[in-house]
Amino acid sequence: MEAKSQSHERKTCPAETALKAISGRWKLFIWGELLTGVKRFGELQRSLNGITQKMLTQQLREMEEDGIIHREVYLQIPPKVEYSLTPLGESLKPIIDAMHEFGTQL
Amino acid sequence: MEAKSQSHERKTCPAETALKAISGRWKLFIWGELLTGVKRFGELQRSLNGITQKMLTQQLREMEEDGIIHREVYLQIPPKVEYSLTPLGESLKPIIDAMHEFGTQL
DNA sequence: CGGAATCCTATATGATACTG
DNA sequence: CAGTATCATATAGGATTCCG
Repeated sequence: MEAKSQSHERKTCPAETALKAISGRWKLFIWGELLTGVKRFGELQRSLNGITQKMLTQQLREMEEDGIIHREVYLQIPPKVEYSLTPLGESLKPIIDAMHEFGTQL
Repeated sequence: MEAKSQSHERKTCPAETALKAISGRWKLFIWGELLTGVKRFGELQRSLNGITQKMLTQQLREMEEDGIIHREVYLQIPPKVEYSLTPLGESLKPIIDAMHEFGTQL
């Protein structure tokens, strides 16, 4: 169920790849939350009003695959999982700041 | 059929607005084509390999609504319509350039 | 606590035919 | 030439239930 993203072929532009990495109903908000520091799964869910566990898990996994966030699992009962931005994820700041500024003009 | 985008309410972040403005299967490519100058509808369709007339029209209209591109209609037979980037649309360049650079790291 | 699995709806995208 | 209109499919998003 992976490793074959583009099925009907088209030249993939790096800008498009980047765009997809931050596209998604909750990614910008997850990124924003993690920008303020390491967060546990439950904390994120409480902060992101309305998100379901499924969507949170899904968006987090995609961001992890893209190398934007890091997932740290603590093997204990009850489970504890912490999420944080990777250096690459933090490097999105100027881009998202610029988008934020651009967005205010729309 | 408009003027009520977000139906089930959520604070709209400017960055999210900006993101939506450039999200879409063909928008980045349309933007890239127009970056090189004014283009007619047919020229765009030939450049964007595989795009249908419907999708080209749709994406162009959305970009026009967002103020990213300008549509100039020449009332003549046969019809002639030219598309170009607005100053706002050109102001996306640093953002898309940055996304392009970011994307090469993914 | 942090998921996975299943089912369902909404939106985006696409193929095709027609038109002023 | 530059569109519209209609229909079909693909993908994203969400509700709910179950689990180690």
